[in-house]
Amino acid sequence: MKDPQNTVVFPQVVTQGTNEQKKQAFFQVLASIPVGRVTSYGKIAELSGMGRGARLVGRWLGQLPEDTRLPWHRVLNSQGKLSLPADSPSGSEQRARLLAEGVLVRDGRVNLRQYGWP
DNA sequence: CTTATGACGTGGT
DNA sequence: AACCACGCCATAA
Repeated sequence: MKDPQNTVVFPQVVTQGTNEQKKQAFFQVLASIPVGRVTSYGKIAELSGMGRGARLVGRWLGQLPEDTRLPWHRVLNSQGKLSLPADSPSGSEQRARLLAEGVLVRDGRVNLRQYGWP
């Protein structure tokens, strides 16, 4: 996959297939997280046919270009905590973006009961 | 082919 | 709740 910049035509969610297809599915799922909602690495992995590949989701998110339009900031860990260091540039960016779209972030975490997706 | 590496998850202390 | 030890799995070396 070469274009994570929202120009890709997202296919249907796959539950099995080549790694390329899984990666495409990953982009599709990521792109479909609604504004003001959040999900976890594990959930994305599951929905993308990667089973327990939560760490892969994190790895791929980290490889997104800096100017990507995909909502990487809506991905948290299974506890609802932000995984990026709070003091890092990306960490504060994530927090700022979430707050900007109405997601309450308190002590580096979010209430999944309230903002979790799906 | 074998190891190491993660924006992780889970179960046990 | 916080920590830890393992398990996971595509990728890179």
